[in-house]
Amino acid sequence: MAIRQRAMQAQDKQQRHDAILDAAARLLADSPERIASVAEVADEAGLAKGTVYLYFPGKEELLLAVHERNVDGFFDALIEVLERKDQVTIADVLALTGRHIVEPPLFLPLAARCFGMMGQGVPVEAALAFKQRMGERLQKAGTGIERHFHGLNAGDGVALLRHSYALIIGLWQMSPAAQAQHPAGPMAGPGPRPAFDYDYQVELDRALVALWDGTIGGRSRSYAAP
Amino acid sequence: MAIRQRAMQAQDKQQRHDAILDAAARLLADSPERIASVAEVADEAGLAKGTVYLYFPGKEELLLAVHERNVDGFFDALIEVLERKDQVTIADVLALTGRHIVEPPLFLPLAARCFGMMGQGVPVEAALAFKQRMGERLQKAGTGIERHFHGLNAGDGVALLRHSYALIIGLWQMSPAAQAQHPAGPMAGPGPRPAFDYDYQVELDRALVALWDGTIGGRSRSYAAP
Amino acid sequence: MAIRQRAMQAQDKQQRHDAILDAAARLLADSPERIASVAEVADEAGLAKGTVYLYFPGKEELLLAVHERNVDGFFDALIEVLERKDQVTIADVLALTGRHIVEPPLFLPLAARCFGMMGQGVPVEAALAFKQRMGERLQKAGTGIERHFHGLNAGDGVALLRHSYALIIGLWQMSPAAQAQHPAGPMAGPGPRPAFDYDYQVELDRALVALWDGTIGGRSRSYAAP
Amino acid sequence: MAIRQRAMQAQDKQQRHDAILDAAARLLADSPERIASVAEVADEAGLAKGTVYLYFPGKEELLLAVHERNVDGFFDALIEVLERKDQVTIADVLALTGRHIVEPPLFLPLAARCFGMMGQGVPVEAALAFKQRMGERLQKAGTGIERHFHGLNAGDGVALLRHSYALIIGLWQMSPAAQAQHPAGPMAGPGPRPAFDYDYQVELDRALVALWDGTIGGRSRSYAAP
DNA sequence: GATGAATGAGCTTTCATTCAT
DNA sequence: GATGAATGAAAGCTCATTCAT
Repeated sequence: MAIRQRAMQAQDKQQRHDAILDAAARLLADSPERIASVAEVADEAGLAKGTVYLYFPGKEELLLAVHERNVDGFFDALIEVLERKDQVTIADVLALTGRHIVEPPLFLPLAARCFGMMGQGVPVEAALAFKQRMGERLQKAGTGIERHFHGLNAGDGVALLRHSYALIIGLWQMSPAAQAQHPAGPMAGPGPRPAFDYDYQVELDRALVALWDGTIGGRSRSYAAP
Repeated sequence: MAIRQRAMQAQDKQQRHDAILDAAARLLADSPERIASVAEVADEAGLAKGTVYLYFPGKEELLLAVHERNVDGFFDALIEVLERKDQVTIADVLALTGRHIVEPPLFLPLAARCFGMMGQGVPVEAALAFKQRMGERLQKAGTGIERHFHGLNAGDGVALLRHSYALIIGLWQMSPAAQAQHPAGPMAGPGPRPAFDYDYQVELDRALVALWDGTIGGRSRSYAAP
Repeated sequence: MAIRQRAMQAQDKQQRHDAILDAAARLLADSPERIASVAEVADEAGLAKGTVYLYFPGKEELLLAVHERNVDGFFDALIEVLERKDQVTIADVLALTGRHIVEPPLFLPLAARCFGMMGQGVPVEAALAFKQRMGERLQKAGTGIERHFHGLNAGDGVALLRHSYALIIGLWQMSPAAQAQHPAGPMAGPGPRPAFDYDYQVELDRALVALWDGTIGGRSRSYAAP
Repeated sequence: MAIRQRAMQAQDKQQRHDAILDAAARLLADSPERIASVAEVADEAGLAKGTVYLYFPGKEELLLAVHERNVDGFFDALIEVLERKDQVTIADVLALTGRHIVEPPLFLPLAARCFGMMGQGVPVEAALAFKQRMGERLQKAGTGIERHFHGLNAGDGVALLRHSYALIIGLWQMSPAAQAQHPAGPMAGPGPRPAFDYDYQVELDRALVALWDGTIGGRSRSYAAP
């Protein structure tokens, strides 16, 4: 209905593949409370429903692909920093987390949804393949972490990243930000709800610092200086 | 096929309410990979579908109620220990976590689902009410934590519990245990997937210790001895 | 949207069950060239789509049920005649065939479709169950045939009926009547097509007489006289 | 991945046309329970999807063409025998039937499907053209039959062949062989289903003999000897 | 002539919820 | 209070066919 050209070259195909991912991402970001239908995604991309299925085996795989792209962005940046800088500190990691995970409106809602899907809808194969690929990135970044933060044994870097990621996701799910917005705004309602009404970013930083501190500092105290 | 009577006393009502929760819990525990339909729950409880709606406003609220009962169990135990014992240690908390959260087959899958639902299906009102009630319990337990682990400022106990809970849920969602089981078993497939293939309980203990260590120990070192 | 009452009694349910069958039959008879969607059937019955699924496990089973009702009508009549009359002749059988199979506009198109479905869409269980039930009727009628037409060995009656049925269906499928009607009428087109352009009823009678003649007459010659 | 060249000579075209038919035939024979998609046929032929449409107006016509080739093979053989031999007997016809129709795994499933299609999918024009061509062959073979089996009036030969064909197809559709195979095998299930569980080849021979006997023998008794 | 990317109509089925009985 | 028949929106996916390249 709308598309300009046929994607005949491999490069065009990649472009279209990405265009579909973009469309899905846009829709997800625009209304995080619902999950767009394939028809909507196709429409947003200016394509027909069937075309989406030329580029992705199914809907779940499409969502997973959007998520994977997000995660890749974070890991690429993290690995890049770990390789480029002489000294990487917790502050650096927090900064990366903020820029790539917390700030983009899409990352966290989608991550939560993807974890939810893993348990039900996603074809096992797709889930395993995803974890496989993520695992490799995690491995690489984890090794880099171990180089920068002394006192970690082999495998501790990966574990620390894993724990951090779990904390990021878990904390977000509990946060008010994860809530579908009330028409009257998120703060509507009678009284204060102190125990759950926190600022996600602030809280996350506290928790991550504690986790890293407990993992690294408790053993070597060496992360702040050589 | 069990009840089929009218519940006219308040006490009968409570009983039936609980019977529905029990039925839902049983179904959820029996097949954690899928989410039972209302018809199934009613059937399992020996009631008609419509009856469920006399006791719960909707399906999501029913699930949330099951979850809340689970969470209550944990908090009741935690608060009880905090009040009864002179010295509560991390080990005590880990033990409670294992007994009430990790071991029951129902808790974690349901918790994950509930968090997922919060973002989409649950009426905002129900979600807020749930968080309100949880917040109160959290508050109470958090204050108890602050009494036992010195060096915590006001609010730190609640935050620590919150972070712990986030870690528990997040780590579980990433774990192989959360995965729908492959016919050939979860370990089937060509190569090792070390970065994601971990034992949940072991990993969780490590992460929690690090988190508590980083929160408490880094400040006062006092949690292990008076 | 349209229905009067709820079917609460078993008897009401049977009625509604039949009403759906009727609706499907009507649709099938009205336009034999296409196969109505479940939505259309429901609409024709004045019910919602979902309601159809309360009475039939699926679409194929619904069609099969319509067909079975048709076949039942024929067999019931045949068995009744075989039991009531002293002398049953081929002419009687042909008359029954005409009245129950050839004349109703629905029978043959549906039968053809059902045989087609057996090879692809129908759940094997449903197909077997159908054949089981038909087999019993066939058995009973076949035994009756053997009583009336001497010289048949045990099993020959069933076989003869089977062959007859095959002839009825096969001949119909080849006949012009099975053709979707051309806008300009079935006879449109340039020249005569003598080899396929025959009158189904006449042709069928000839073929059945030959078949029965060859089966019975060749052995006993006794069917024509006491 | 076989051809991929341009076919510019009439001869090349015929070759490619046949290659497509071959591919379709192979696919149909390999899995008679399902009907291959155009994409699969093209793939099997080593061509692109669009190319199939250069040689056939549509999918139905393609299937019909495969079927027609099959039928042609039978009629060619029959006509050849009728012209070559001095004496053709029923046994000869049965032998031809077995060799060309019953034994090839493709013939009967496809024939059944084509008859099914006639009633729904095939463009009327294609169906009529097919019948026209078949009619000519039938005419020729029918006349030959009349020469060999005395006592047949003009037109009886064609009718007999038509009836035979109807019997062949109809009986096959009812037979267990037409059934999609149950995982546990076609004979799985509790009890016997005697009325439908027969051997197709044996049954067909009986029925054909009876039909021919009733058509020919009943009039002249002359088919076995001059 | 050949290709294969794009199309989009079409269909079954599920299930939370309602409400007549 | 309890029942369960009825509802109907919602959505993913296939595949024959077209047509730009």
